[in-house]
Amino acid sequence: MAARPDLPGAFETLVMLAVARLGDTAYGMTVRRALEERTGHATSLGAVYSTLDRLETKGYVSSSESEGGDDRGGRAKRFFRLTAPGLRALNQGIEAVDKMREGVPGLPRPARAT
Amino acid sequence: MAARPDLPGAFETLVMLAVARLGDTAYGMTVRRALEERTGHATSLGAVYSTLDRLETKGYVSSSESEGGDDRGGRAKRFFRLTAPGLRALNQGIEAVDKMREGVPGLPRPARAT
DNA sequence: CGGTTTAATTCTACAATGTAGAATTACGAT
DNA sequence: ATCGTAATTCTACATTGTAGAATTAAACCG
Repeated sequence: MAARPDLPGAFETLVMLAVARLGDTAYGMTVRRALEERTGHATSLGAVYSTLDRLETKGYVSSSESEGGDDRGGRAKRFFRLTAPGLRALNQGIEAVDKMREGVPGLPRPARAT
Repeated sequence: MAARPDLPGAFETLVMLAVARLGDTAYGMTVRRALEERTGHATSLGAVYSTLDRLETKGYVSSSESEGGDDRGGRAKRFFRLTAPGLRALNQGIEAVDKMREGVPGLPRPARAT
C-alpha cells in the first residue's frame, strides 16, 4: 500500500505549516513573515508565491480573494487555507521525519505539541 | 543573522537521518532499507546514491571503501558517515520545521527522543 | 584460468521543487 | 488623471528528486 506517498518538499512543508498556523490570515506577505520570524530564514516573495501556486495546483491549499471592506490602498489580498489533502500530505511528511529521527542521538529535542 | 541557512531538501534530510541512525553500517543498500522500513516510502537505489553523492559534495557526509574481510562475493561497500557540518545542517532543517509546527493543531505528535 | 553468480555502485536523463527579481495589477487618495 | 502603496504574477534558472540501465568487481566453480 501507499505506492506513491509523494512527500512534500522541504520548503513546501514550511509554507504549508505557515498557512496552517496563520489560520484565516494567511496570504503572501504574512506567510513570508511567519517563515522569517520563526525560522530566521529569509525568503523572497517570489519563492513564497510560486510555492503557494504549486500547492494549490496539487490541491494542498485553496485560495480566495479578500472581500472588500479594507480601507487601505493597494491590491486585494489572496487568502490561503490548508485543505484536507494538504493536511494529510503534511502529516505524512512530518511523520516520515519523526520516524527516522526516533532514537538518533545528536538531534534537537522535538517540539512539544500544544 | 544566518543569511543563507541553506536548508537541506526533504529527501536529503531523510537520507542523512538514515545515515546517522545506521552508524557505521550505512551504505547504499542499508540506507535504502532503513528508509523503506521506517517510512514505508519505496525508493530506487539510484535516488539514494545520487543524493548521497550530492551530500558528499556539500561535505554533509563522507565515504570510505570497506576494508577487505568480507567473504561474500560482489563489489566493495562504500560506507557513509554524517559529518559535523552535515549534522549541523540536519539540525537546522529539523529545528525550522519544529518551530513552525509548534502549537499548530491537527499535526501528529512529535516523536519522543530516546 | 575463464565464465558465472552475486552484491554493489555509477551513469544518464528528465521531472519537480527551490529561489529570486522584475514586472504588473489594482486600489484609495490627491 | 496620476501617484503612492500593497500585493500578486511572470520569467528564468539552479538545485533536488527519482528511476532504470549499465557497469564494476569480488568470490566461486569446473
